[in-house]
Amino acid sequence: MGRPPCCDKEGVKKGPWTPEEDIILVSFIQEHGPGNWRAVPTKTGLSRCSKSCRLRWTNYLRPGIKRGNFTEQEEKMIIHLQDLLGNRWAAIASYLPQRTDNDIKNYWNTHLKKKLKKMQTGCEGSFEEVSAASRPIPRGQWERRLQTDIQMAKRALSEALSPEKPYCFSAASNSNPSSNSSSSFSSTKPTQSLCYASSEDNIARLLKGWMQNPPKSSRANSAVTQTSFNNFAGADTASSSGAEMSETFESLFGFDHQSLDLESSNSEFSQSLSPEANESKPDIGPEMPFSLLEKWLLDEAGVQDNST
DNA sequence: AAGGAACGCAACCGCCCCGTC
DNA sequence: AGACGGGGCGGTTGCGTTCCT
Repeated sequence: MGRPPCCDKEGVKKGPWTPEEDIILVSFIQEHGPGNWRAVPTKTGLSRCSKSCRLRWTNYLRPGIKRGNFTEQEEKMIIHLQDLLGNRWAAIASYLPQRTDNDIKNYWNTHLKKKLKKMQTGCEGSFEEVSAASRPIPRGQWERRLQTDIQMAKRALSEALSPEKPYCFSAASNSNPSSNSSSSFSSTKPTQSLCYASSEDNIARLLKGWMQNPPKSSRANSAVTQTSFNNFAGADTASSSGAEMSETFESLFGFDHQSLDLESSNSEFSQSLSPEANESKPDIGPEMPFSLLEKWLLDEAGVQDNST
């Protein structure tokens, strides 16, 4: 069959991560940046497989992650996007930069699926998504958009990684429309992962939080650790572009940005909502409401269908 | 208060894609 | 051109927590 699993070696630890492991992983990534996951276990001494390290980072330790309490707006977006994209959680997550694909997937499976089912059977819901869920999907359209999106992201990435560029450039992405595409946002590429609080500060906070909450179980302490990380991540990044981001967010969706508890510097979000604004669509600006954006997409799908 | 059921979520597994040699 | 390895992704599982009886 295929290759043997990467984690079937003896001595590879599985199960919940301990705060100590989190600290080791984070401090390593602080120092070297994410990537080259294969080398992480050997260089850090962690008894974890590379995949586990990557997953832990992307789903849990990465700064800017918002956890729990999905807002109604987020719910709607997920439903919309799931309708349009199917179970492409990474792609969906790229439009909700504060959420991980795993989080969205879990939320879909545990909440939204039931909710929609209930609404469809009971016809009691007020969500227009119920009808949207039964709408034909202009999938080919999205496929092409995603392809373009990905290519743009790759181009931007290669530009950004060129030797003369500074190491940390996610802040620059705010003003650089060419680096905005975020189909691969949930990945651990340097575009979104290298700008966070200083190592000392992060680790200090992490340790502090941990010391204040001595381990009862590894799981419980992971939650403590997570909170610490989210705190520092938010504190360090929100100030830079949070206001700008939330304005865009608000204008895009009519959200009350406060309810979204913006934490990160993910201006890619607003940009990613109009992934091709700078490509082929002249009038799709960052101010465009989602309903209009969707309408445009659907309309254009219809146009293309007609033209083929 | 105790036991069981249901729920939620972190983490694992396995497949696939892509880059490199 | 094909083999190989690393990384990404979606599906699934296992376990801790919460709710219900």
